[in-house]
Amino acid sequence: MKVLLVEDDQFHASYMEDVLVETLPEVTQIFHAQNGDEAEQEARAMAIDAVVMDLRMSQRNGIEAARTLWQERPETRILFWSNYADEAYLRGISAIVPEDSAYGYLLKTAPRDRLKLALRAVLIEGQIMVDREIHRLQRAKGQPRTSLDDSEYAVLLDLAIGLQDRLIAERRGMSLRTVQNRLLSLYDKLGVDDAHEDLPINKRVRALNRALVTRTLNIETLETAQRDFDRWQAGRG
Amino acid sequence: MKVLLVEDDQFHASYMEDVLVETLPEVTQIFHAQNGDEAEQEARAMAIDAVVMDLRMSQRNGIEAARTLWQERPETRILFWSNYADEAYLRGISAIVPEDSAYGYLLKTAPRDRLKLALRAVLIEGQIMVDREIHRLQRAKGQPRTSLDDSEYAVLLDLAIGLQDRLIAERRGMSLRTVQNRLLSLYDKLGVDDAHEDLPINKRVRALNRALVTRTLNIETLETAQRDFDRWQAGRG
DNA sequence: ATCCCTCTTGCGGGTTCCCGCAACACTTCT
DNA sequence: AGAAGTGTTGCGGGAACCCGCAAGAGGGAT
Repeated sequence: MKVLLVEDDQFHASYMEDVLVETLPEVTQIFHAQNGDEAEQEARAMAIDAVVMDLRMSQRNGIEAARTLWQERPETRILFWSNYADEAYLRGISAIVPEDSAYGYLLKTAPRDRLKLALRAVLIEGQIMVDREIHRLQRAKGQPRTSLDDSEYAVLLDLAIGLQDRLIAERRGMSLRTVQNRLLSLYDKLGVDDAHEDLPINKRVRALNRALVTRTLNIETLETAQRDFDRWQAGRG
Repeated sequence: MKVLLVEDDQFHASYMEDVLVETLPEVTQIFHAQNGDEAEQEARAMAIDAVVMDLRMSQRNGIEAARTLWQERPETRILFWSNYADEAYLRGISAIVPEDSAYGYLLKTAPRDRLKLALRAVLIEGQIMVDREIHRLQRAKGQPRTSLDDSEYAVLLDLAIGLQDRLIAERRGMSLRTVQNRLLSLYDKLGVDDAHEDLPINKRVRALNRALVTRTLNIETLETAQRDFDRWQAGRG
């Protein structure tokens, strides 16, 4: 079995390689990539079907690389391995994982045993596995009261790249007032509170701020949202 | 000589310890801390005067910890050691470094030799040293045309936490119109462009977005800006 | 079918934002 | 001193935003 290890931190990479050879005798070859672009090329060239992927990388991040990989070969098994428990990453992943694909999400701080377990479960057995720790950490961040539904999240992304209500309405096929209703519930769920000692605030900016601080969005999310918008924008005269 | 190593990634910590003992025979003891809070306690308890500090940590980030350390003992020598070349970090550091203090900023990707050099230059010789690589990487990010001056940056922080023009004016002691002038130049420098195919945008949100994407701000900056504001807010009726 | 609940949409108006214009400072150069 | 440049401030108005209110439009449950 061939495994592709996508990781730009050399220490983490060599640790993972260690654990891989120790844990999975099935593995015959380990390929390396430093970023998303290299990962795609390697995977294509070597017909890889098992990947361990860091999420935060310089060029092209793990989620975008994974999307391409899965588009080409949906049966690819991917274990995401990250320092961060951002909801943004989880949401990004679940937005691109195909029907019936095996994947996992593990924190880099996970003990060696749990890493071994996850490697076997995801890469060999084709299971789905998400580190419990992730949800625990998210709770500690003081995250939104209730989680956002898909349409709220979509509007949040549009808000975050600076679109005006009218344009959001057009893009998402809602009326202007409906967009504003979504914004209202966003403000509510993100804890955008006009109160705070009768201090008036700019709700729009505050919403983005809160989304970032609660790790509902992160900077990479903003970048990919922008690219998605540009693509949509390009295909419509 | 006692050195405090503040780093929450065990691989990086042990690598750094390695290099420390190999490079600096002057070092007699190495203490460890996992986050900013521990760092402060250790430094106080052990009368530390040389620190190697990661910037991105869970509890309290490196910059805030450094501020406290330097307040208590301005002669402390600190080498910041980070994965990221965010302008936000650089600006945060130069905002808190005391007159005549020795510090350095090095990327974790720096080769071992450069790390050795920086360790000796900063911790032993008391020099100031900033990795050239940092500026190179920043340029690659498509950063703002010209860099922001201090008053523009202050207004940007206020905007980023969601304050309205009026409140910014009050806090910074400017007139409303002056705040708006600052915003205008911010929009310009951050590349907030109304154009883009005659698509109207929300400039305020867009400014925050651009500041984040160009790494002028990062999420931790938002968090500390909020704390600063709360403190200001507490001390005034 | 009727009632109830949720979601959507239009309307209206109060507020904030964005910014051109013009009047002053204040500095600097000649 | 005079001129020319730069930064600050007030005024005014058009556009965008926020949101209460109320009229539908579906979707279950009884």
